Amino acid sequence: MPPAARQERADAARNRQAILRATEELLAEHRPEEISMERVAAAAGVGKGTVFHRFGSRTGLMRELMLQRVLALHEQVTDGPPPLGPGAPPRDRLLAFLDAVAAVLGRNKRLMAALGHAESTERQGGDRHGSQDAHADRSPGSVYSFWHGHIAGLLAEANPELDADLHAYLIIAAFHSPAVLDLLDAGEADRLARALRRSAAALLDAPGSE
Amino acid sequence: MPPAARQERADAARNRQAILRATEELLAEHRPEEISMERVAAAAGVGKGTVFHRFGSRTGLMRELMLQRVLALHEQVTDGPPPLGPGAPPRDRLLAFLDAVAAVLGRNKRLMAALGHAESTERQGGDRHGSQDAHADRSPGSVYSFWHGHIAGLLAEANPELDADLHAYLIIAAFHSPAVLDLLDAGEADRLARALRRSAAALLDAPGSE
DNA sequence: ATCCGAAGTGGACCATGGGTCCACTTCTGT
DNA sequence: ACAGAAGTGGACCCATGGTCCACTTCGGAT
Repeated sequence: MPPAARQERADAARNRQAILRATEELLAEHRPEEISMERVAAAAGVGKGTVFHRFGSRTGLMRELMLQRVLALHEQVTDGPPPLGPGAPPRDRLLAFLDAVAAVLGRNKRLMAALGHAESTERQGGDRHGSQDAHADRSPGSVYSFWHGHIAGLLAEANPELDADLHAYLIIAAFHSPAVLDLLDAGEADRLARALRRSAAALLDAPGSE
Repeated sequence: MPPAARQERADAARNRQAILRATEELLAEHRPEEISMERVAAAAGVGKGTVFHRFGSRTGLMRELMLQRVLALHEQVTDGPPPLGPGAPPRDRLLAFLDAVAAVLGRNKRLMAALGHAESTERQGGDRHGSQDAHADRSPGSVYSFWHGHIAGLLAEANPELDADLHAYLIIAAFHSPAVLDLLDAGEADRLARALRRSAAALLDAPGSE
């Protein structure tokens, strides 16, 4: 079940889990900016050094957690059945994907906010870490790069005359927005899903030029 | 020319200007996170204490600067001629407004990023400041609350059956997005304007339900 | 002109929190 | 059982936002 047992000592894996779990718990009842790395370490019952050793940075930790939460969705998208998976027409896939993302977001608003917070306050120091993280195939781009690629691809396929790349960014921008995240926090995930679907549908159904 | 002379001593006003100007200059050639308050103070030739005395916090400083940059637009919207000002049909006003905002953004990407950065890293300490700022009628909401109100209003007017509030947030979300801000930094303001117009137009022209 | 209280000032100082270091401990393959 | 690799923890470093307050400067009243 753990990412990769081949190269991580048993105790290390245990600690990694403890840290991840502790972070989740903290995230469940505190706002991101109240969660210092020191607190995470304490909650996990390990030293601060261990946390950094495992995850490199605050961003790394949040990223890893996010990756976990999102993996299932990615699999559904690439290998699953339509309309999420391949096979359905792009318009349907896009709408389904937006629904799915909204749902994931609804379950992880706090994490999302925490990731945003972490990335925005990241020190620009050297990338000392070898980025030999478990399943981090695309280290630089965050989790969203997958989403962006998927959305942009579908948009382009469904309506080649669109600036798919930018429109994809526009859609993803919603997930960074404090206002939207607050909304999610109030349990309005389905409302967001509706609006997202509607925007996308409108975009695809609209007439050719302006 | 300065906001309010009635209650601010001449030397204070001079310093305020110096600080604002220094911030602009720094913003012109450095990324937001490289600009510490201490640096701002030094560049303005004043003490750190003065900066905080005048603006309360990093966020306050950026906010004030932003407010300045955006004031003209707000006046055009409330008092100016159509299509930006009142009088034109909402659809036209909205499209014009999005164009205008994109233009303003294009000229102030760095500031925008800096504001975002400041807000996201804000300490949640007590609001010691009396918020007796010059033209800060809506202290809590940031600069965007005006935009949100305007956009939501126009959306609702043009298509009452829409979730105008949320869609307005969705549009504004674009302005927080790092990806979009980067794009602006590459001088693609008009590209953004086009995409924004297109999204909004699609939304308004779309069929009733879905 | 002078005076005096209010307003303003600057920089030492504080607290916080991310990240680094490294002597020490614990695994694990042989 | 051992050796060396892997892992650990918490003292430490340092950048930065923000506070404090003794001191200076204004500017209206006399």
